[in-house]
Amino acid sequence: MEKGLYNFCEIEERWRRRWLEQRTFCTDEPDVVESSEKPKCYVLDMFPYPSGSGLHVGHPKGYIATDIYSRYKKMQGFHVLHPMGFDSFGLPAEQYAIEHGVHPAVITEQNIDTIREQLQFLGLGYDWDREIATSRADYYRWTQWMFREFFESWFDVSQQKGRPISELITEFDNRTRELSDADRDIIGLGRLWEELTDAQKSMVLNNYRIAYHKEVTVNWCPELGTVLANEEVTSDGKSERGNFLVYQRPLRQWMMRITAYSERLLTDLDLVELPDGKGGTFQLDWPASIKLMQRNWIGRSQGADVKFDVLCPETDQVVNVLEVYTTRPDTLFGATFMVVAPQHPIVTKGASEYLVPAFCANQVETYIAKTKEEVEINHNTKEKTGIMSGIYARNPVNGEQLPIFVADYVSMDYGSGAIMAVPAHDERDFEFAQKYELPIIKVVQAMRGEDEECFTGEGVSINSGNVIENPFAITSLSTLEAKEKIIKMLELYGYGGASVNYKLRDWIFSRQRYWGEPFPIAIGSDGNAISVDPPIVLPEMEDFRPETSNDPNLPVSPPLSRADDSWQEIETNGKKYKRELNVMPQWAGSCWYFLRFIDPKNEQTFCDGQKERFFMPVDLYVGGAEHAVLHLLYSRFWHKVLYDLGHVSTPEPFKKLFNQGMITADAFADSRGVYIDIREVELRDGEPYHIKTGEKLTRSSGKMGKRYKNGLPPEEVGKEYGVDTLRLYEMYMGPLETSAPWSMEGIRGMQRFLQRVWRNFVTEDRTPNLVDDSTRELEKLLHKTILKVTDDLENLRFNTAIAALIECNNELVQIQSVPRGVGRTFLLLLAPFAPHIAEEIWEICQFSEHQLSSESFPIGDPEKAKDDEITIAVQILGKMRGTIQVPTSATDEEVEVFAKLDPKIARRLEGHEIRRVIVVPQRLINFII
RNA sequence: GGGCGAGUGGUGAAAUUGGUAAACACAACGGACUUAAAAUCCGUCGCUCCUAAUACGAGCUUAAGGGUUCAAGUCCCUUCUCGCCCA
Repeated sequence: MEKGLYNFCEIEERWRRRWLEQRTFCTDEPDVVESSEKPKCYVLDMFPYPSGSGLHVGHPKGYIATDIYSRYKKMQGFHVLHPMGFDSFGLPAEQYAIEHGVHPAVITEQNIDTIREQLQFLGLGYDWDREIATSRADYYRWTQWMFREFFESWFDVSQQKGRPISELITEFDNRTRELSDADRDIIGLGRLWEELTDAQKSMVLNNYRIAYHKEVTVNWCPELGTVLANEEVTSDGKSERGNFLVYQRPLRQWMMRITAYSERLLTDLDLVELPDGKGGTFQLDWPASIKLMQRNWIGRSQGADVKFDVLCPETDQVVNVLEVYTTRPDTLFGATFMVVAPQHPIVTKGASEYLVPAFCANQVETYIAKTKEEVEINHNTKEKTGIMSGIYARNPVNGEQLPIFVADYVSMDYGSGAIMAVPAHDERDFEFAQKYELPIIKVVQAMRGEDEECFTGEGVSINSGNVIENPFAITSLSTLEAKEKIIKMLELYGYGGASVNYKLRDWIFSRQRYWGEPFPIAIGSDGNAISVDPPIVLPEMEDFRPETSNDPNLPVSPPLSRADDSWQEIETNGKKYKRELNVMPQWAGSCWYFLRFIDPKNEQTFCDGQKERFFMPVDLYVGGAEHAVLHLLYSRFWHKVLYDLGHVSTPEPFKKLFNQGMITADAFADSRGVYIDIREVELRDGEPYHIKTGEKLTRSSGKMGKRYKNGLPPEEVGKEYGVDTLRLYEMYMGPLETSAPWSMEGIRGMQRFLQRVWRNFVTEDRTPNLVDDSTRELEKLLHKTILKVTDDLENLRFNTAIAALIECNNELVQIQSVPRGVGRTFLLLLAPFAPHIAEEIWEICQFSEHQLSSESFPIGDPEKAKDDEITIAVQILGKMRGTIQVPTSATDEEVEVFAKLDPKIARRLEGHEIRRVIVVPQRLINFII
């Protein structure tokens, strides 16, 4: 390297090391600064999964953004917390470990080391003293502790709040609370709390707990040996990973009662006064699209519960009641049949409510058995099947007898597992009715035009009873009025009433894997679950693979069932228990990691309360939009439970949320469809060719990743162009929220910019190239730049901030030497974006005794940024006809005079009467002739 | 099918409440320096027309069409295309 040149490798290495050695970006404990009244700023990234292939240049986009923001806030005097950690439990590590024959704990820590190094290479100012990993025992003991808290609490519907389960027991004991109908359904009718055995009490309490267990139908993939989330199953019923068949199978699972929080999860999205735990309030500053997705996911709908009398097939006597939920009670007169799920008790042989008459019992049983074998398939693409159960129900509004069908398009997990079918106004019912030739009665008339066979919109009720004869009659009422009236009448006659339903379902919290948090739960010989003290450390196991098979009916045995008996069996109070053998899902650890960052080493509690109050809520949370629903919803739910139980001070964890766009990349494949590494591809006239073979390749664009061989490791780019250049380039590609394709072309521009900066400040002998005197013009430009950069930083508009810095530098290039004050300020503005070069020049120029990162961010002065003269656009009839220079202070009248004096304008105005003049101050003047 | 969002030069993109469309950068082209190349520096760069001319100037232009307004990339309506979410 020639002397005096911008040697970015050396510079970046030095500063990277110095920041780490001097702990420059480590955050002091709040009690140290609390008295100094420094405002806090908690900046958080969605922490990465430590994958074996490391990071590519697409990954750090969001991290660079938060680093710039954090450095800026730190310079502004905020007490910044900006930590990093690893979401290290989960399927990928386990799968990777299985493939390579290495224990996941070993491979995970290796991967973490690699990624930490990559992040440090990028000069990201994280506080590494606070690093956490969800798979380390000192972290997951607190995940287990929280699960135990959730298990030991219940949701009080009347208070809309989670409370300790001991308070519920007290209420039952004191008889201030009676058993509910649902409770009696479980343990049998007519019983009192104090008459129950411990096992029965435990069953009742399970019905209230926030973390509870339940037999649910799950997506079971025997060849992966685990349950899959709906998102992990493809639309043709195969597993996304491995493409294996997925079966519907009932399994006893741990569940989270997230549905209890539906209403609060919904309303808090828009609540303007969420308590911040410090006596103030805040509201969520989230992208509207994410809020909308959460709202849709929760899926609140307002409708009615309707009770249908079920008739005994032999006697026609009312023997039971079928309660259904509908969003369209106004279509009750159009109900022509009913449908129950195959698992519904009235068609389940042996259940006390079983009603199927003997003549069709065999067929029904056969059908139900068949649905159990069926592969889970997207309900809409699959042809609906069903069978008449032989049972009838009575429509409360007109006394019609409706046949009850069993069909698999109704699920027991939704509502009550039964629906009323209105084929004329519901597509699925329509399809079913057509197939089985069931009557279709039209009861809603569309307002205009639309005359579809199946009309699902709103309109006017028809064929819906005669007002004189039938109190339920709603004929000729609008949909809205019809709903209101029918709900009122249903209530009056005891056939139901208004009801709110949510699409959101309780969260299945068990995974039949090894690499996850063990549950702090033990199960007695009577099947009763009790919670036990964490930590429950994952046992060392030689063989941690899930048990796989191609038989969907084999009993499920998770890997932990092969752990030593000494781990599996425990004794408490003289009773023998067996540990829960499932583990928690990957989402668990990421629900609360931001709390642990605040106090990562605490051994007494998950996070000290005082510190929590100081740093929460998170001020800025940046991550990909792919977590718009699940992670963010789970995390909000988790936080609300902790809030109810008094463990955290805010009802919401993340104040401002920002979704960065992806960096995409072209991928190239040869004629066989094999992906070719982008380094082996050259472009000739815009067409891609294989460098070695010369073969013409096909180009496709999409995600950057190992699979497509189109990812570049950041080190590779950093070493060639410099880390500062890479950081600038990623931020300059476009707005942070937009996805953009990676290209090696634009990066040169950023390198040129930094080289020009270097040459401006530093001579060939590495001495400062500065002068003392500045000019009015430069000062003006400088203050304009400060104001622009500050405003853009606040709003995360890094691309335009960089453009302003380039513009400013382009002016500095024009002069021989940089004025000292201007240069000093310019470096401070540049520092958050390109910190290494800024620090180096700062040191060479000896702008202060400290290093740059401890300096204050410049404050722009709007007065100093003002121009003396401005350009005003002149329009005639709204068309641009020229520009004029006027003093900034010119009045509207003066502007008009100046404009008329302009020869070109004067020529055009000649001979015309000016009817009107519009002046927009500081911008334009428009003559209407 | 429903909901939301987007569409601007050869490219990535700017344009704060409706007020000079295309800032800044890439690529391309021309020039300086050089034996040469790289690097660097200077310049041109939306489209069409007029022209001997890169002068002077005219017209058009933000997916397409219409509307509101003195004025529309920005607001409203219709259509097309793409993206995301839900079904």
